[in-house]
Amino acid sequence: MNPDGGGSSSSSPPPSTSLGADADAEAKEEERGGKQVVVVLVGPPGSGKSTFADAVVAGSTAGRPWARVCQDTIGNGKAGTKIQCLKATSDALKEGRSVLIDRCNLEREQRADFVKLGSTLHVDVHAVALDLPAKVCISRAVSRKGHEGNLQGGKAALVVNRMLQKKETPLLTEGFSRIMSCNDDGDIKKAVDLYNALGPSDSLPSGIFGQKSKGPVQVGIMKFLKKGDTSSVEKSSGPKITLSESKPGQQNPLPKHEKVEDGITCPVEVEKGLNDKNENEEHAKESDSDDVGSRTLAFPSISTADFQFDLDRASDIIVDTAADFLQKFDNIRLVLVDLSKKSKILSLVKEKASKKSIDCSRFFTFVGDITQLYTKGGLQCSVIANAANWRLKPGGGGVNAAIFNAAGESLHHATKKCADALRPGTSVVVPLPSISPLHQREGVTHVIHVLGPNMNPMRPDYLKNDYIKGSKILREAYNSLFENFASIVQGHMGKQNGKSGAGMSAFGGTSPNDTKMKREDSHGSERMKKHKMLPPIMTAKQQHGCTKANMPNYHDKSMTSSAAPNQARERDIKKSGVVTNKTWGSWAQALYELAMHPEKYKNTDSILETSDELIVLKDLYPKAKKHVLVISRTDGLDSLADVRKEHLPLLRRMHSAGVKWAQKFLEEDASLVFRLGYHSVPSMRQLHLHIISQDFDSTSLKNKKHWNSFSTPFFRDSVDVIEEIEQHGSATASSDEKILAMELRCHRCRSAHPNIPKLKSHIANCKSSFPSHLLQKNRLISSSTMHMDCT
DNA sequence: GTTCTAGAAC
DNA sequence: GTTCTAGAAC
Repeated sequence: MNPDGGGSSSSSPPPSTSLGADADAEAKEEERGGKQVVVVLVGPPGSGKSTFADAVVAGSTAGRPWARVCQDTIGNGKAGTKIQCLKATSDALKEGRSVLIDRCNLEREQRADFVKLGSTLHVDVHAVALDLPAKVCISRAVSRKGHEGNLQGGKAALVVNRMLQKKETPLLTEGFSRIMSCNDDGDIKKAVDLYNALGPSDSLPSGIFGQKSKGPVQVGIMKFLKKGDTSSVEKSSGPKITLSESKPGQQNPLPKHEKVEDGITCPVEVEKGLNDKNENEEHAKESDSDDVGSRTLAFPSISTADFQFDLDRASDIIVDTAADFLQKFDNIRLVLVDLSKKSKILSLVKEKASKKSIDCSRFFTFVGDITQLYTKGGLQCSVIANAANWRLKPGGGGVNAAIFNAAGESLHHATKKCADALRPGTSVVVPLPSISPLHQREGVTHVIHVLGPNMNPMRPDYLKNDYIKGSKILREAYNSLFENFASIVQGHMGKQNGKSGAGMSAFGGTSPNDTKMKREDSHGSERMKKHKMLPPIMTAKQQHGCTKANMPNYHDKSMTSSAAPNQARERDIKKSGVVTNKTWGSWAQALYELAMHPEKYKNTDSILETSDELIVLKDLYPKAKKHVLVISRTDGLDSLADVRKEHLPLLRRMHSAGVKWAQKFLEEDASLVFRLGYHSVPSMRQLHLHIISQDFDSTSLKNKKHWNSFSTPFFRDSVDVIEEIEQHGSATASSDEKILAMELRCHRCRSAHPNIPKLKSHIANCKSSFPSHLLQKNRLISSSTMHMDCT
């Protein structure tokens, strides 16, 4: 087969959306008796797209005709265009061939036209993302010779890095029926084999396969290189066909529930009405048959009703987050509940879940009262979610009032034990006491309060129709809810198996999220653990003995020796789970101790300045030539998560103190550039602002966490924190610790580097300008901005 | 937060 | 054999 065959079609019209074309395509499809497919390859130069496409075209053993449409070659020597590729794709499809789109397609917009074309011509559109480590792509792209697109040598590295920064992971919501992510050569071989073995009338299951991360930046390079990593991903990625299961010339054995109907591969069950009575009864029967109730979460839409979030967007987010979650965890069931049969959110979710072919035995909608699911609806579920208010108080109408009413006073008490307040985008697990009627009657063992975004001007935290922010918060809220639910289920399975952490079987054996589950579990059971994790109570002996320049020492247990940390500890316990849910180890108390008792440390030259409100301290382990901390002395203000509007004057003064010290350092060395900001989730207790020069020239900067805590969104610029609190009353501290495990990228040119030493040698010489967002709003302080007003 | 160290990567 | 990371302990 001509590898560039896709470019050879000539007379067919360019893609259009005329109805005539639709009918024609459908007729042709029927005539052919098969289902064509457009495979959109997604990957930077060097990721192996052409090799992939050639291997599929040349190795097809099952009789499916393929064409490769390659932008590098379609221009016959000149640079090819997307339009040319679209036309060639359209032509090849009309000739009855399936098509591989060999261009980078890293951004959603770049892919959209191909998806649209596929949909117009009624063919499945798949994405195959070649998510290889940046350094692999770079080294291939740099060293290759005679590349079709003439991208090789030194400029290739620059191009690959630049492209990867713009990468948007393909999503089902873009219109792909199937997305496959290949993280190494083994994955790629499997994918090639899969397409090679795809006969003319075969379809592949819909869904997402092998995807590890959704963010625009790949996770740590080293992680990609670990052996065995990909196999665990495969196991958890849902139904799939492997080469060993499919023989050339034979129909692929599709999973039982998969059936090709009207050109859409879809679980049959989803085709049924999900909201009718029969549907409810069917699920009710299922839940009687085993212990599925203990693995079921019933949740209301948390952003609509009183919160007035756009239903269409809300339903997209519910379906997306649920699909992601179900993909990660087997054997768990999610049920979206609403009182009304006419509920718009239920019908939207139902429709979108169906389109995404989500297994409807694991995610479905249910009409009924969330407080009477078992007694009135026959649906067993041990965990229900509450669309809570930020005060976590009963009342207010809607689901919140209904759940508090049905659960009785004990839920209120139990909630108060766990948390005082809830920030939008977060959730808190409350074990429901067995005396609660909701527990006794309905079998509900846990309530998860969750707070989504609010678009209702009459409610707190009104987002003024900022749907960018609102959608982000809503995703966080559902993710938090689902992950907390997973922790509960895992705890339950652990108990069933007679030992803690033994519940993995509930999730289908090994899972790419095993480590995540462990972490989530520890979070979920934090209340229980807290007591165990508390620093030891001090002895008289321990009350003395500060070391190291008379400074509070991170490793000295005496840091726990004053009464204050213990008081605060009680407060932590009271608030655990949400607003102040962090447990501070003994080593994390040093800044707190200093803030409360600076007089004890007055003989050290590490302290640059002390006032009633602030302390300015040289960081004991500076991560750059100049690195100081402005520490608040307010007791109870442990981190960004505790900051509220009333702290704004303090934050502004901390900022000013930081700017003042940056300016002093600039007088000594005008070449420095400073950034002022907070860590989203600090390791050390007591709110502190980092003032750090951007050379990062320090032997104390040793690992990925160090680097990423200053070079990713984990570092929140002081100006942004202040603005956010002015506008919304609190700061959104990204609690996503995955960000700290991301691959190492230069903070100036954003190039990727395989390890810390290599990164360091790069940043020592990188003269690129800083990313544009840092050049705005005085996020950087340098000799050129010195005389500007920085607040 | 750091230190220590096993074991993976090179 | 050396370098580097990541997780446990503190």
